[in-house]
Amino acid sequence: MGAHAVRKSFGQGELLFSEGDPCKGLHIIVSGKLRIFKSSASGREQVLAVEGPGGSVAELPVFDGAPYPASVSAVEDSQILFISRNDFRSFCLAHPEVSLKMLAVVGARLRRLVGIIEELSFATVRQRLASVLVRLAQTEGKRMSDGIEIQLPGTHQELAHQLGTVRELVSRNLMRLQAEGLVQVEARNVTVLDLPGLTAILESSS
Amino acid sequence: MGAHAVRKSFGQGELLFSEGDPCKGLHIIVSGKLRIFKSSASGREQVLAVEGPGGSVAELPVFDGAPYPASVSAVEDSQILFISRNDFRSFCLAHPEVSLKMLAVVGARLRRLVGIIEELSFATVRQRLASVLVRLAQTEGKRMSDGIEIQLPGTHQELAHQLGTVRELVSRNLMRLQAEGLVQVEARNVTVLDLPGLTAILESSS
DNA sequence: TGTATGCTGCGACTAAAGTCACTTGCCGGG
DNA sequence: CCCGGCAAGTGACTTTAGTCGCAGCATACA
Repeated sequence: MGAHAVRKSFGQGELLFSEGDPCKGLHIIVSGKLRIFKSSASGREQVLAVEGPGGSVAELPVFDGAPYPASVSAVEDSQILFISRNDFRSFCLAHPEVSLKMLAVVGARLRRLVGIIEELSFATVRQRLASVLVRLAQTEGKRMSDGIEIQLPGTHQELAHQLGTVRELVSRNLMRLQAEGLVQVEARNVTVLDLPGLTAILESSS
Repeated sequence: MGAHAVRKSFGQGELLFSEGDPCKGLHIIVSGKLRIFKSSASGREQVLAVEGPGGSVAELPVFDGAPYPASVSAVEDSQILFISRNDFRSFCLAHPEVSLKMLAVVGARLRRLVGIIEELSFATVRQRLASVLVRLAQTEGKRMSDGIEIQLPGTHQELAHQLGTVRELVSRNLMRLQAEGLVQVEARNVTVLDLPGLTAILESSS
């Protein structure tokens, strides 16, 4: 299968393609990190997903032929394997189990999107922020004597894009969580002091 | 294939399954209308999609085996064709082109979800409301002497669920559009008087 | 025909989100 | 060593969203 794949390189911040572009093929991440996002007329952004090595991007327009529904840019320098639309389609027809696999991949993405919708429509910025902190603490947090240490995945601005809000609110809400003694903020390093307390925020209805 | 399908009936408002239930199989709509939605702890709802005859529901948990990501209820009395998970999977393996078809279906759903995310995170309630009115006018609107006549797809409450907001805001914003001379509201019948004006709302940044 | 029930229209209020303008601090390059 | 630019903190403000309580009106039904 490697015969039809093309290797491509993208520098940090570079755009692979924009929302609305016609779909050329499937992108598979060899190394680096990609960011799928929507941007609005007024300059705001909403991140839909961040994919790491092994992940793929633009699976779906490959099948329905419609243009890309969102833009993709490289968070870090990245190596990409590119497979043209037709090659991949015939590959799927020849190997039915691959189609099922793709359905699972697309399904996983769909679940994440449903999760985003749920958060956007039911949760406050404060809750969404607490939510990512809890998630980070559970996945890549290092247990320390005074709490769980995590690193923010980027600038406040970038975090705001992921939460679907603006920089100031991220800043303020982080400060507020610190004032409440739930976390300790030092630049991009955050120590979660009270995980149960943070988790409680997710369920508070008011 | 009819051999493995079971016919089921659901009355108006009846729940087919709830978010989190284990997935049993695929549902295909013969007649009626289904509503896929998320509900929050505080009683709010967000509609993800409304499917009519020919549409299907719960395609994706069939493939990844995970529980349903959302709940589904019948908007009207509905006839459903139910196919068990294993039957459908083997059917897909036997007919590879069916898998591709399913990918297209799931892809379309994914696009719609991305659209919902975009609206939730970039648009105000006023804009989202204008958006559905424009969409209705363009698809099922009847051209009258004084404008385009459309019918709201349900109560204000239901419309609010689709927009991801509350009843009062739908009511108020409809009134406001009327006061501005853009539409004429009579119960559930709405006459769009100024389609360009309505469309302009979608793009206003403030 | 009275009565329950569901949909809608307000008004007044609170809270959350977002905007603007500015300051501070840090880091890297000339 | 200074400067420019980016990231972050912050106060004051506006706008939008959401809440509460209740009243008006249909319709449906006993």
